[in-house]
Amino acid sequence: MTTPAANSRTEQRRRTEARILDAAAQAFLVAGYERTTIRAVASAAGVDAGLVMHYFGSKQELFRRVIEAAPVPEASGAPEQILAALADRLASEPVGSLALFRSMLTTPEAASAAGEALARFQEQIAQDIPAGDAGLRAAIISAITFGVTVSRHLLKYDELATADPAEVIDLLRPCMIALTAQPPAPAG
Amino acid sequence: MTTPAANSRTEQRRRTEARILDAAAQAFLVAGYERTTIRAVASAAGVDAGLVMHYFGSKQELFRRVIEAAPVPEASGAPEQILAALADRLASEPVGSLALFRSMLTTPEAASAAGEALARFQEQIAQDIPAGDAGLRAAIISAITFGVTVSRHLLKYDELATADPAEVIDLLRPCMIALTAQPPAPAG
DNA sequence: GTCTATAAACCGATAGAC
DNA sequence: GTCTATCGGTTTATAGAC
Repeated sequence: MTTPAANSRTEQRRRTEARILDAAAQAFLVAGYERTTIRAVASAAGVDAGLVMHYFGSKQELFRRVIEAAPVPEASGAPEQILAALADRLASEPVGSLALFRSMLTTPEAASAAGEALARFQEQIAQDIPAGDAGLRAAIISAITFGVTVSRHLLKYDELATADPAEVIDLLRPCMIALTAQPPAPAG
Repeated sequence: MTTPAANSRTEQRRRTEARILDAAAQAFLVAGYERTTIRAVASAAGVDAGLVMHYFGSKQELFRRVIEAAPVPEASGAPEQILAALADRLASEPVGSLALFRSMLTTPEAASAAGEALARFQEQIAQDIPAGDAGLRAAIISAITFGVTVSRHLLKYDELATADPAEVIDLLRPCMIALTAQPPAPAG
């Protein structure tokens, strides 16, 4: 053991670091990477800007720490599984994922991180789709999920932002069934 | 008439202004509002940064001029009309619209401009949907259109970016039909 | 009309005091 | 561990020369 009472030194640092991370996640989520300043994050966390740099080294690293909390979505190609996963995201999307989505169109690092996560998501879905164009079908499912999630949580267009997740899922069920279905044999 | 030969003064200015607008649209489309600098736009247009300011007054006004060229999408609630409109966007989306999409998650002015355009788009669709939840259905259709368009033209995920628009439309047809259909009478 | 020079503000990052 | 002071760089925007 190093210190019998695990407090007053590393413990306080851990708490301050967590407070900074929370403030950073909120700032990146609301304003995106470019418009978020180290100074604003420090102010929101109740500390100095120099301390944020001392802990995380750079703005990029701070952002990386925020979005690494974003879980890789797990799903299969079964429509009800896709819908269940989407229902979870509609109910409450993790702040790290939302911060990543917010900046993925304008910040290169966010774009690559989101690209890798979405690529894995699509591969998982495509594996279970019995069709020659499974890749394209998975990409469309991914695009729909992306569009609905962003519209609800980031753009906050009221119809989708205030909707009951169950209603949205019910309306999207025919879509997912059709997109994952075995295509009919060609007539020619 | 002011000048018999409409050249050498206002005409040259008009051409230079158009060249700056083209360069600005391309820069905003590729890098987004925040990361695009007046200097880079001026350099790409072959002029000085001061001249860009002299013509457009501010970076915000330059951006406004770029995105005002984005046409409001016209559509009705008929599935084939929605699909036809989407097919056009998949084939070639105007640069002004793409510049608007690129920044709509991170730049407040872009967010409000896109919000108004999408609100009109949703209203047009909702009018023709014979269902109590027409607003939500229109919002989902709008979200799907947004997700597919962004995935293809901005994120450029290869499956969607290189796909034949006709194939994408065929795969989305059941979605749009279901989303615009008359819902069955409740069984209870 | 076009460009040069510069002002004024802000940022990320560093060094060092306490 | 936390904060102060500051450096160095970049930006928008302005004023004025040519």
